[in-house]
Amino acid sequence: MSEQAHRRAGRPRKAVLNKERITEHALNLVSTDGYDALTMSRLAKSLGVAASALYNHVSSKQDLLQWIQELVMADIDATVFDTLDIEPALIQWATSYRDTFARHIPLIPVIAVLPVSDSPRTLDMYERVAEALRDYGMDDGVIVPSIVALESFIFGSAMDTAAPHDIFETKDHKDATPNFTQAVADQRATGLNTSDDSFQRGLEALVAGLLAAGSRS
Amino acid sequence: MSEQAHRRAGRPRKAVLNKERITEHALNLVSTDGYDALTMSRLAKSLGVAASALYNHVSSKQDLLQWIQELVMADIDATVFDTLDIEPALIQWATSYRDTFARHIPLIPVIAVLPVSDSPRTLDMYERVAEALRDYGMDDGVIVPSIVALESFIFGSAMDTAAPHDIFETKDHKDATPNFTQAVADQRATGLNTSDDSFQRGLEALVAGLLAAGSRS
DNA sequence: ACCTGAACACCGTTCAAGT
DNA sequence: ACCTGAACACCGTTCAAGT
Repeated sequence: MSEQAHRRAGRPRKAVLNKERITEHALNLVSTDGYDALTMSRLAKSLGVAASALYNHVSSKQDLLQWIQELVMADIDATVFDTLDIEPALIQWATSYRDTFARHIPLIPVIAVLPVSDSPRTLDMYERVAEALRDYGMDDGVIVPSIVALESFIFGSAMDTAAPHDIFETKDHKDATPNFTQAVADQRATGLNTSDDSFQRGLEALVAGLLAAGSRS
Repeated sequence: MSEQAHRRAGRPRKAVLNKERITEHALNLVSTDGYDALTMSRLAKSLGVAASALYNHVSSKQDLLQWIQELVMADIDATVFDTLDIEPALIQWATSYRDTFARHIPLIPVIAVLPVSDSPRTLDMYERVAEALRDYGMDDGVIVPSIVALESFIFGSAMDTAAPHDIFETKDHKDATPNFTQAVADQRATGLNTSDDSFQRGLEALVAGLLAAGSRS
């Protein structure tokens, strides 16, 4: 039976290689073994194919990461702008955004440079945020800078998530850094996770400040 | 003449390999050809030595990046806390911090995970910021989260610097994203650099908000 | 103590050859 | 049209052998 005949009969070939299946396997690899495990050859092996075969469908690893990014964007909840006031909506959206990329830190350098027109989901998200800010009454020229500022904080906070919990341990420099050493001890005494606490405090400050500074007088 | 005799005579060997010289050459390589050019073999060639020789002085490339990070930290101006009020001081310091790492983006993932005790200059910087916040009257347990929030915003903003200027071009999706497309046009009409404008607006909002929320009632 | 040269275990990517 | 296998041009790192 020829290849053509198979297709006419509606019978799928054993191992179809396409964007969907490649991305799915890549994401699976990442979620089980992390981004270090995402190599073209490991991905190929997971798909039961030679590494070179991947290049019939994806033009580069960078391209593959963009496919993954687009999939990951689906995890971000931008519907909150339809139901909540601007301030809690921004906070919920940003939190969802940060939590998502905390699980996909290596995608951050990708997304930071990717034109939005290459990512429909990102573009759609921006539209919702822009619409909400405009409806709120934010000055036109200030909407994009406000979104970019929020994103910068979100990406930086997602990266901070990777820091070891004892990163601020001053060890044998305590004498030279009394104020900071004390501040570290006081923060620890609150029992709060440093990354989460920092994100929450910073986000509230940033959102309140951007909304106050950007609204029409 | 033996090696010992040379040393006794105070005559240096032709190519001394040490931390200082390695870091200097690495930084030189980076500033002329960028971080992509910083490979162990290229660095070795620049030093007139075999790549394997480097491993007598540095234990890994990660280690080398930490050396570079420590040198780069010297560019950040933390003396402003001695002369300015807390708000302008924080803004000047953060701007200096962001501008420095905009030139050293690949160091950001390094610094984000590096324990402060491994970087004397970073620790010293934290001490100055912590002292200034404490003198201002910020609540003890909130000083570290405030610093971390600022740093997250700084790192994210430094990364945003690498974005292409037309990253927000909506192209053939303009109909589906009217609000965002308009916002992009309005921002462009201001004539301001998007990254710089976003950083400045965000920084002012963040600093004001953190100071307001963190001060003793 | 410190350097060389060869080798190792990988990368991402290309390409002629097959079906 | 799409896959294989070999090859290419790199990586960072190790290690026996030299001085």
